[in-house]
Amino acid sequence: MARSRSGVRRVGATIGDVASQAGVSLSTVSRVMNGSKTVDAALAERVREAAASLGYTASPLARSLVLGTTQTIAVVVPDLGNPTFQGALRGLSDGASEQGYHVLVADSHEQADEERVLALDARRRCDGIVLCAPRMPEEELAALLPLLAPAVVINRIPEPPAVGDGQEASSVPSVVADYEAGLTGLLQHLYSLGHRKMLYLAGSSQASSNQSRLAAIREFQASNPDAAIATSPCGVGFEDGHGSAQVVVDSGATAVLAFNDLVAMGLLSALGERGIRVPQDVSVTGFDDIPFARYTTPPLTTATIPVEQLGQQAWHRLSALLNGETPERDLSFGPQVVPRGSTGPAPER
Amino acid sequence: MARSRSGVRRVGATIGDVASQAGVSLSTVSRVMNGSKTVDAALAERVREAAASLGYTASPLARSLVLGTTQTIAVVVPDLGNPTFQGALRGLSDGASEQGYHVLVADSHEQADEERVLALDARRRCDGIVLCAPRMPEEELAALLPLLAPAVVINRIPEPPAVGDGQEASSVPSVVADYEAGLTGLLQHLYSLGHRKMLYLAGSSQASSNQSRLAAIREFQASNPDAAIATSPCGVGFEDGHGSAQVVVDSGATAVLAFNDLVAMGLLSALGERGIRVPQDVSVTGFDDIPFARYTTPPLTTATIPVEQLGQQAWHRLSALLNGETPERDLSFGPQVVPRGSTGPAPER
DNA sequence: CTGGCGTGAGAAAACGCTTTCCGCCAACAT
DNA sequence: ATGTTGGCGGAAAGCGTTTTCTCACGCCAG
Repeated sequence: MARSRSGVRRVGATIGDVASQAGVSLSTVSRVMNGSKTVDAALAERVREAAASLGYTASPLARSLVLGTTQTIAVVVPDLGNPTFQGALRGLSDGASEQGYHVLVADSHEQADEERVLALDARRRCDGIVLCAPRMPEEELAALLPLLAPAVVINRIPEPPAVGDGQEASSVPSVVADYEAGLTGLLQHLYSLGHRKMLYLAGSSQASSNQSRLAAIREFQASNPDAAIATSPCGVGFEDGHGSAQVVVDSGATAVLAFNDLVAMGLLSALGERGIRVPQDVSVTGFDDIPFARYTTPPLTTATIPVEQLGQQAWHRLSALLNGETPERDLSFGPQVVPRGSTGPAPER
Repeated sequence: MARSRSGVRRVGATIGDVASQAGVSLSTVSRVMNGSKTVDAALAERVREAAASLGYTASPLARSLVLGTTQTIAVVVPDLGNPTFQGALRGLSDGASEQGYHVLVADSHEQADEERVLALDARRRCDGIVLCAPRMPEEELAALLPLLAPAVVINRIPEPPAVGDGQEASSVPSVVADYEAGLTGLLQHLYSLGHRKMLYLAGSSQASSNQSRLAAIREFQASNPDAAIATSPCGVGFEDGHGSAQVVVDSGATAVLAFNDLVAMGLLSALGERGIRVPQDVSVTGFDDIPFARYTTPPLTTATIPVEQLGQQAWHRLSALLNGETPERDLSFGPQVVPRGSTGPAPER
């Protein structure tokens, strides 16, 4: 009638149980379980039997404590609901689990201030971390990263630490998509279709990837003075795009560059409701090439971000770090423009 | 010039460091950090200062070992790329993190045989687990669950353990979507639109939720003898749906029930390419109501599964279990049919 | 026959923490 | 002044492992 002590606490066999059942010392059991060759074959067999009969497995917790490695990494993302981060998470998870690592996931809900504590907290429970914090201020990130090492940053390039500040210049590797190049590609695509008056629906202004897009626009306008590219604050989700239909109409632009595919899809839907034809009346581009982009009507012209590879590469970097190797720094994916049905020639005026 | 021992091993201040810096014993530091009131205010302040100056935080690992709780739960999903599981993961993560729990995620890649070892492995590193294993054979699941407790199952109802088998009948709670009711709703919707010849594009045949849909079809046909519902094996992704266009055409059905929204979207796209009009020529329904469903063209008629709530409810159950309370068992969400543009009256014949 | 040596296994320390147990000392009642 | 509380802090026993250290044993060479 003995009940387990707390209800929560599952006991499970301990190494001591195995030892006494097999009539050997703890050390011997440990040696057997870890495949040490310095143990007599007969004894080893007896130990293995005892372990099997008790269903024994070494407690990862205890092992972690003594070994100093948890075989776990953490990943912090701004929004688990966003396909971009889902893809990255997936790539990361695949890579990690292939090498026997586990993945702890934390969602900051786009709350830049939560990111810091979340990352710190998660990091303490594992061996390394992949951080995706697009909104965090530059200085805060710079201050945070040393505390997180080994770490890898996704989709932004952290300020390299000041030289000669005591920290050996072991700055944190990053894997990023080149948003600037991607948007430039889209701009060129639209320009070559004859569009001169365009509208950019911006994401959150602090986000690093938004800055990159703005830079691309400035640059493009400098070299193509006949193009007029307006910017309107929008957001990063369906609703934001859906809600921007009026702005788009009012702008008189013939082409719209949405911050990402989600925004573009929302916009597409709203335009359809108003009877505005895409691409005959207005062209629309997205960004990211999420799996759904090719299934919109019309299919969405967008710039490809290989999110899963982003995650995979992040894992490679982190894995190298964990093994004491030095990873290549700063991989940058150059997005490809994928022309689909949502863009077409600028309408005659 | 002293380098840290292994490169991987970040040391960080220990409780001993704080103790000696503050000139007190380990016990006192521990008491202060855990907010015990039995310590002198002045002393406590000194300890806190020391801790702060050293940037000390108690090692979660060591705490877990002694406390017997990791403040972490695991979740096993068949495919991180599937919006359904992403939603569930999100709901789960939100609930868990709200109560200070961390989430370990494992992706079984639709490999039913991996699920077992994945779950077991993940479970050992935390306090509980949420299992989403639609394909795992009934008996395997039944045998596995006792080893995983406390556990919650998503989207299938585990066979209750045999009565009087020694285990007190503490079977595992589950939260499921009622796929049978959902499909019945869709069938009724189509039937009321005049469709009599329909086609069901099936998912993987072992999956529990596929069985439920088939049951709904059998039942519906029994009570509506004038309806003919054919079944064709298909799959669970875009491509599967896309590849089924020919089958759909050949079937002569006026309405297609896709296994889920992904399949429906793929089909929609393929039908569009062939110039087949939806819903004029053929009606299409999905299942799940993923966020994208309302942005297809035409918007997809589907049955709503509140995936995020699924995850949240799973957390509630698990949370109760972790606190030694008894959770309500077996919550079942009754999906709602959401009529959108992809379904319409059956064409005149 | 004995000293040295390799081999295999047990004892014990360490990992970083929590918590019980004890003892110390001041304050209070007798 | 002495016996009794009661509050507060230190010592130590774990939590379940791994790993070094040490030792017993048997073997071979001297």
